[in-house]
Amino acid sequence: MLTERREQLLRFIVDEYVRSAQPVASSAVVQRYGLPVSSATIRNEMARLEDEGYIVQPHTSAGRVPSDKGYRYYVEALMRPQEPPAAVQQTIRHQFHQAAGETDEWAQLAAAVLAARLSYVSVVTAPHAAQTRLRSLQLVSVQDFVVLLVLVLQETLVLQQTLTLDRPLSQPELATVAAHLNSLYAGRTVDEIRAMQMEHRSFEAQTVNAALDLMESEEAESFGEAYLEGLRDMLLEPEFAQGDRMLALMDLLGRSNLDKAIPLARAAGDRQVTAIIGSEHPQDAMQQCSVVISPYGRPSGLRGAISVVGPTRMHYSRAVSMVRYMSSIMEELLDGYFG
Amino acid sequence: MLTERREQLLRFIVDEYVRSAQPVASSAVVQRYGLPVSSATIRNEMARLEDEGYIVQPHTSAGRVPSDKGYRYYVEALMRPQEPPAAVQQTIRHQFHQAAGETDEWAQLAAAVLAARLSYVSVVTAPHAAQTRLRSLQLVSVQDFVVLLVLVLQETLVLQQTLTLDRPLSQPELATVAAHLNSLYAGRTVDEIRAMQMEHRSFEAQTVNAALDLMESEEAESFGEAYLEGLRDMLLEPEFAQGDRMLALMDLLGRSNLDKAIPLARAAGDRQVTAIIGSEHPQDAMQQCSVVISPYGRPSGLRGAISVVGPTRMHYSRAVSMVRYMSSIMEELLDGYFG
DNA sequence: GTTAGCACTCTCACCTCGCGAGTGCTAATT
DNA sequence: AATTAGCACTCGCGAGGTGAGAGTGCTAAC
Repeated sequence: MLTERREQLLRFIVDEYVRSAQPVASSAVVQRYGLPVSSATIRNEMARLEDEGYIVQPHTSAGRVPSDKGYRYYVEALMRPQEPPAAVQQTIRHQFHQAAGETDEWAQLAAAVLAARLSYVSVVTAPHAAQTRLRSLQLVSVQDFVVLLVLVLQETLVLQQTLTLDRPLSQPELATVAAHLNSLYAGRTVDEIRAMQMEHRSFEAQTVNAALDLMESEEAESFGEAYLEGLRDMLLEPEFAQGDRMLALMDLLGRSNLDKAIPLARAAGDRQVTAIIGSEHPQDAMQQCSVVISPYGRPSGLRGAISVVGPTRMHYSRAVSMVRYMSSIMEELLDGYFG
Repeated sequence: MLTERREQLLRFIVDEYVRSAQPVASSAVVQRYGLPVSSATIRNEMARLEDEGYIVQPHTSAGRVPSDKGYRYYVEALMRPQEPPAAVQQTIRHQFHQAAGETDEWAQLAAAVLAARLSYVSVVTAPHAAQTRLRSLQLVSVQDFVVLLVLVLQETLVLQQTLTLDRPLSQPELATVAAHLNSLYAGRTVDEIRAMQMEHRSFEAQTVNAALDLMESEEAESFGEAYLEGLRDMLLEPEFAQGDRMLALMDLLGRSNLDKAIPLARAAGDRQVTAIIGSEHPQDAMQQCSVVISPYGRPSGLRGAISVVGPTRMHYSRAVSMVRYMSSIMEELLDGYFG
């Protein structure tokens, strides 16, 4: 446990370092925060904080920089994230009001808003249901031997695929097939459909199989489409000024290993906003970064994750409060449309 | 017009510089290409080429580097792009065969293949029709007061939007409405639908208006969804090693001004693969880059563009031949499905 | 417990200098 | 007239050196 004064000091150091990106010197703290003690006193206290591992010195003649342990303490005990100001809330709500269309759009918008407000990378996954349920399907003739299968799943998700026919079918014929299949399968899950499915080699069977494949591959995803925004702004942060740092970051956030960089699956468990700070992250390459992540949704229904990736020198309280707020917005929207 | 020998020399210089990214010295040319003359002769010739603006010296004691004019001459008169080898064609065809689903997927795959083969950034726009035509629409009940409108347009394009109702409607009721609207409007363009539309305040009118809005905003796009791949590989090229170069490039290729960076609209006119080299590009920020771009599709129907963005020090013959080949693949696919 | 004073350390920006690469020119050669 | 050997010249680049400045830890006095 830290003394009151040392807590204060740690808070100042974190705040100041987040602000300036420069190691903070004893005299700088005294000046900027108008403390009633001398820099020598601060130096003594800093030495103690360093002994206990909360701050480190990049080199002998430099100021102090918070360690991951220091940030952790700050996040746990020192910061007080507050709701975004009313004006900001208003603006954001307005933005969402305009794009009342579609769940994927909400996620993309949430990512854009987060990135714009924080200037870090944000990743938001679209709402995704653990179990897919067919709402309806439609068959649309494209050409003599080509048909477009359109699937609407439970939660507004629309999938499509073209099918190739053995013999031409007219649109009315297709409509009949679709109507029949809808009457049989609408409202059912993959398992239910598979159980009911009769074995015969017809166009109907082909359609059902294609539909099942689509639904299954959708279920196999552990989360919905992920939207990433703000990479550009984040690259302006001084920690990524060198080319190789940039590259490392881009690799990390490249489509293929986004889920490694951001433990989206993990977040689905906890209900709270969580911070993963530097070396706490399992991925080596992420140890210069912190992640603030929150799940959203209802355990039973549509769920997703909202996250922010920034340098460890992150403005944690702002990040946490914004992530928390966006998460509440997404839940409101979901409740409104699917409550 | 250049003498035979100077053409040869220019070709060597371009090839060598593309390969090594280093200014090429007179002696290097003699050695590597086993010329029967001395480096002094080459130096004389180089001086002439420099006088005429085909090559430049970064500084006094360095070798020569092709100028944009030099690249232009190379592209125009010296290189001989050949079809990709049969084995490569086979592989690529195979990849497309597997993903026989959907036009957007073709475009994304084409971008991925191009980027992987060339290690430059590739941008491919999905096939897009100048005029949209409704194929069918569907209304799916989501909740008491929420309905999902699904639009299938002429060319396999599926759009969706949620509508909010004044009073609850059951799925059968919705189906009736949809059937009625389909019988009226299926196969028609925006203008035709607008002309036919009766003025009354009903759910039908609301649906038609939403559909028209969606179709119009789709028509307003000058090209389909653009898929960008290979940014990471391109950032490994030495010209982008510095952080600021990277940033400039990323800004350029950021979603918002992709169409400025890559004159996609322009390409729709020409039928051929076109190269835009460095300073030929109107955008200042693109002057370190070259673009190889080709339209694809049929003038009347679905069209798109395939492009590669690389450093001016680009392997032009490979780029041109790959872009040309991918363009032919896309056209084949389109003809196959929509011919 | 606090603080003034001071010696100490380390980084950073700046400079210099020599090396190596590559050229252009000149004069000799074919 | 074209080619070439020889050579002086230019310039970038990295290695080393230096001084200023920043910030600390320590000591001794308060």
